Amino acid sequence: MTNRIAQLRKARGLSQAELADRLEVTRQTIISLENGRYNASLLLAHKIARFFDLTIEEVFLFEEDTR
Amino acid sequence: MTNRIAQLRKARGLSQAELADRLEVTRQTIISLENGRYNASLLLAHKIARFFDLTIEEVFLFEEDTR
DNA sequence: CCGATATGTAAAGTGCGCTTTACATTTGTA
DNA sequence: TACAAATGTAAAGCGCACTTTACATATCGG
Repeated sequence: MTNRIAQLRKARGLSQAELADRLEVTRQTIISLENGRYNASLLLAHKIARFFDLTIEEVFLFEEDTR
Repeated sequence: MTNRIAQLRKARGLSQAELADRLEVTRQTIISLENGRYNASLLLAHKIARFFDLTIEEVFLFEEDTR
């Protein structure tokens, strides 16, 4: 699983700290998600998707077995 | 957060045990999700949505502040 | 060069998602 | 009514999602 959080955040001209504030999570959470340390919870994934006006599937990329 | 897992499962004529097998989780996990004991992880939510050929947002209902 | 802003790492603590095992209750049907 | 299948409850254990605090490194404008 990868995600487009860093890309979407930069496109909005936001720092990690600003995004963290807007999402009501810590900066550590944003860093960890952007750097792939762990996956978001379903609720946080939803909150992030709504913030960027996208669906969860548009922000979080679930690479499928393409076989 | 609520979800339509029980409804979708019954529409497919599956028991909880059968669905659990197909999703490669335990029956307890299905029971807990259907009865709202806790939320699915993002990965499991994705797996469930794919199983039913729906998006995460179609299976898991995030009631928004509609104000 | 210097200070501010942004990004990163480290590490410990808490609660939840999921498992495992075991047993109880409900429901359908012969 | 009796048995089987389906659903539910209980409880302990593990790892991950997220927090908190502190410090390190990089980048950049004045």
